[in-house]
Amino acid sequence: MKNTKTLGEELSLYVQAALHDAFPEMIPNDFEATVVKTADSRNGDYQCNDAMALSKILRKAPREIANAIVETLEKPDRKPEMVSSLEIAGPGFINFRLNSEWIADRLLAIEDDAFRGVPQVGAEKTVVIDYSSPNVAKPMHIGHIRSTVIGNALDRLHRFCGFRVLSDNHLGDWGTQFGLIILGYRHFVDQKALEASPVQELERVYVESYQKSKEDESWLDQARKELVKLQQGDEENLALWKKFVALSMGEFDKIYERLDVRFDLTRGESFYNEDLPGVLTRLDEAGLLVESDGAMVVDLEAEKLGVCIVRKTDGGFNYATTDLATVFSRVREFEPETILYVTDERQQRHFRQFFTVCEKLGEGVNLEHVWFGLMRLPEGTFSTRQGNVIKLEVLLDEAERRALEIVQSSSPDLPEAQQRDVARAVGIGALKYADLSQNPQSLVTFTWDKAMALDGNSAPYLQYAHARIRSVLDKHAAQFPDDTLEGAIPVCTLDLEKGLGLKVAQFPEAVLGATKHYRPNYLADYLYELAQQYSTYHQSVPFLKSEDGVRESRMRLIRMVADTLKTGLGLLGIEAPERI
RNA sequence: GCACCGGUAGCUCAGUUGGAUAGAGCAGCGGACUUCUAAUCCGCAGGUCGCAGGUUCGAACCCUGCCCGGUGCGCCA
Repeated sequence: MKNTKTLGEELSLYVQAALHDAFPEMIPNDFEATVVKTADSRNGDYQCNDAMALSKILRKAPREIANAIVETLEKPDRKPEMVSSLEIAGPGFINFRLNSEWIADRLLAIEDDAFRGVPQVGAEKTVVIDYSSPNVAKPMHIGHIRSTVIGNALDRLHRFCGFRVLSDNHLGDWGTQFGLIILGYRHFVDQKALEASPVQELERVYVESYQKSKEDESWLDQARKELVKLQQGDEENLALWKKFVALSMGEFDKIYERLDVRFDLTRGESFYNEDLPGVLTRLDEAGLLVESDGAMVVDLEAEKLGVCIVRKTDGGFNYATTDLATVFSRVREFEPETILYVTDERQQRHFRQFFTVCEKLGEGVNLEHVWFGLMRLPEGTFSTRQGNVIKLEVLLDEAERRALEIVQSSSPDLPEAQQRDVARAVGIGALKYADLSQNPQSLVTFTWDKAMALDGNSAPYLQYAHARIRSVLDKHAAQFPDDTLEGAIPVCTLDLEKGLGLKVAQFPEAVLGATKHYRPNYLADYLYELAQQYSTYHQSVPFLKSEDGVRESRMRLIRMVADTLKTGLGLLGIEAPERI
């Protein structure tokens, strides 16, 4: 597709030109006209509110300015082809109605484009996305789902906008917990349990060892010694550690497969182990390293961020050091424009700290912390030690089980294998959508019913709309084998059709907005509105029984709706089965 | 104490950074399947956008203060 602008951007350019024509030399250089979608279709399709803002600068009444813009745009040789009518309303709003034929043309162009009209704003740019990042030797639980699902959606969105994306699963595989785990493992691991459910057993060992360390000082001492041995490369401990990592990865991979999540890189904290002393050297050379209470820190008091500890009193490094080393490594190896970190809100301060340190060091990379609200249970926060965590595996099982019940009752004719496939797509989709359809920053109180909503604004609603269209298309192909859709123009005759066509043409704006603001819910909202508009349309007009000509046009339009739904759901990591 | 986030319909939440009469879903009430998938659609009802000031043509959105909830604030990640 040659034209890589959204509809709003195109209209903005026309207004910008008209402004300079109507008021030569009077428009400030940095002023950019903006045309946005209307909230209410009674006010047209798009609107420009600049006349009010310019009123002071130009010392003219807003309506006068709006008039001048409209008059310029209505000159016969100047009228944009995409606009069918212009109208001034209220204090000086300019309302645009788009031309139906032009929308139809735009739809054809979108259909021809591999990216469905989405401007490739990320071309030539690299972004590293750091997400999911579970801890080794602990099972993934519902607290991990947001980072995984939101991170994965951002991953897919960025790729679709042309970015070169490197997704990296920054595993917690080198913390101080390994001293306790190794010691615990030696004393009370149950080999049978380990075989049956490795991570669960490792976690049990960890919790027991942790408890013991609380009561028994010498136990804690021994754990510290095991940790030091590990860090110094002791063969036996290293072998145990490798075993723990491998066992954990095996279980993580099962989850990732079910969630259809893939990483380009899986580099845990241990990957950067050897770089840690170098981080200190570099900080020292930059004059940023100071000693404080026996620890080495970077003083960020001036930024009101306290101090950032990079070496503990005992000489060990901590997460800030590792995170710095990770940035250096990524910048050196991949030269990213941006690194995205998708974690919960509790780490905001930590990220602001080490982002500031990177800035002081002159790392030329844009660091973004995409944080999301904490997930909690109705009775309060959950924690491993309280034993009230819901394991991700259990959650996924339950989602599929609930979906299967519905599929069996509403599609009893489907073969069982297909019922299972559909249930998987619907169940997992519902789960993902529950997270992706809301503002990531809102706090989430987990309930089974909410996480797995199957009606209303939910993934199954979108999947249902998509499957319905596919079903109509199949019936059409069977009943009218001679119809060729390729020659047909998508109709935009009825209001419903024009609205639907316009909505499809706005897909790029939705994708860009979601990507730019790191807000997958912008895309989810868009898809929901699209599906809603389609459902209304579906209810109101006949497809297969409509007259020749109209029929093909309608089929062409709804096929585009189906394709848009499928692509959009795909960007959220949600499947769109042909039948549900 | 300081910092960040949240407070919008009975419940769960949107509201793309200042635009027109604040929107959905669920729950409630009333309608629509002999017809392309009723996991659907149409309609009704439901609001002091936490409170009080301020900024301006215009504020749920920006500023100030306060109330309530969450989270964080040196050697965990």
